[in-house]
Amino acid sequence: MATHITAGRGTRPLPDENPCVACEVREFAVCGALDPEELAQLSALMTQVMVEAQGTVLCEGDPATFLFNIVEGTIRVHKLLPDGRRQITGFLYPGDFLGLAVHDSYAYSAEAITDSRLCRFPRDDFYTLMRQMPRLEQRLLGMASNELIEAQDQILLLGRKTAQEKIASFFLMISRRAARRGQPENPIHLPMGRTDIADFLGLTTETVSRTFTQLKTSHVIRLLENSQVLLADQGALSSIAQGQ
Amino acid sequence: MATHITAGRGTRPLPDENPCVACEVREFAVCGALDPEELAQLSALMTQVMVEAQGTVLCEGDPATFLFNIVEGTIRVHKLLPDGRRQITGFLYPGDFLGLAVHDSYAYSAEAITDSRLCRFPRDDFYTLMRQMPRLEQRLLGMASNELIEAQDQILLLGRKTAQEKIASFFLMISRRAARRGQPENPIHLPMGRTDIADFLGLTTETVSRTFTQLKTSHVIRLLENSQVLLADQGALSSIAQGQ
DNA sequence: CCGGGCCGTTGACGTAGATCAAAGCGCTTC
DNA sequence: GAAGCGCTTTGATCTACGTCAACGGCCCGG
Repeated sequence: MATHITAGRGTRPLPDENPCVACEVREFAVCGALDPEELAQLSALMTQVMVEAQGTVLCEGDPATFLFNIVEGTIRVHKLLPDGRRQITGFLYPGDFLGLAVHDSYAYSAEAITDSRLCRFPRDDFYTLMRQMPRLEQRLLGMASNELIEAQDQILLLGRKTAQEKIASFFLMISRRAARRGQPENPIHLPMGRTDIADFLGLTTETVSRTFTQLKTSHVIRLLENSQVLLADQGALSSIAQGQ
Repeated sequence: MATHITAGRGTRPLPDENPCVACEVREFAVCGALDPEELAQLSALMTQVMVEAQGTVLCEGDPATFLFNIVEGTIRVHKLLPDGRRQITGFLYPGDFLGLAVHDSYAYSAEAITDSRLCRFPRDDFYTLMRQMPRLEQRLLGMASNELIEAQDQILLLGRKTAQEKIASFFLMISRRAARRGQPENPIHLPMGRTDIADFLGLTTETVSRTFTQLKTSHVIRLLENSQVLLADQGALSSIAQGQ
């Protein structure tokens, strides 16, 4: 039940230069709001952490001692019911923020799907710094508002969409998010397995698989090698996602 | 598609005294974080608005010109699919905040379930003021984080729980929220109809009704007059909510 | 006191998606 | 290159919940 982090590796003592200055995902992340001086203060708190594929980043119920920023890799966040049913509440990509907690323990678990690199901040120190940096706080509020909107979309999807509509919406979401990070939006890449997709969409692996083949057969998508998916007919995909 | 607000009524020119000082829900709301002077500044922006039962507070797609605070009544927030399928994303009670938007238009609609009174703030002015009041911003971030946690619970519920588990979780949530507002937590009050509950839990009216009678028959709840529900066996309710 | 909506409840039946089961298809390992 | 393992796909069947339909209680106006 403890957090298992491959800490240490990737950690370095910040030489003469602040590593955050050259960070490729900074503009998408919380840190994007800061000036060089503020960035230096923040990076002083930061430890880089590597988590290998299928490794645990944090566990539901553990004391919320750290906040994270994803730099490289894909993370899945989930909640479990006592009997083992799992709901994935989100997939996180570089630039995304992880670790918001209201009480002092995490309300969800997070695991790496691919080998990942994260920036880790002690929660207390981060909040203390935030009080002194209104822009940081504003940025975080903006990101939280965004997540709230996305959560509501997911609630609509889970409560009212059919399997086809869920899968189509999922493809479009992945595509949109890739575009936001400045990556190709059309052949999308799905680093997660069918079971992860199922647990994200409130379906089973079998239904996900069957729906993939339906969309494949109707030439809306094409499955390429390396878990890439070509969205062959984005118009059709959009209409399906919205329920025709 | 426009917002229909029974504005004007209830609006008054703030006499010698600041009405917020005596506000009963202030401690639960964003305003609870402020000192008297800040409160005065905030209340200068504020207009009180009445919305009668079934009236619209705001519409999905409308420009997000206002933020709201619920003072009295119950509000439902929902999203629609083009063919009319509805998902209620939340019920709001006194003290709750409404109107967070990332882009410049609302991503959801909001309607009054009972006659309601709200504090309304012009969005731009509110954000300007927020920049000058770190405590206000902190409070809002705290509330947004809270909502995010609740949204994830709802995602788990919608994606992985059975009808019984959904209904049991719903009762407990309503009870918990009543307690937070300092109201009796046990005979709970359900101002919303069966259809609202169904659209909140991703079910149909019929299934909601049937599940109510199942729980009634197994003596876990009792339906009282005035849409009150007695949680007769909270232990049983909790186990059901978690999947035994 | 009577008639007509509007909810909520109950019943009969249908179906989308779950479950159970097995086969295909890369991987890695030796 | 054979064996083995994990993941995906496909098929057959089952079921929780949706759909369709009818009924009953309650309120409200005449």
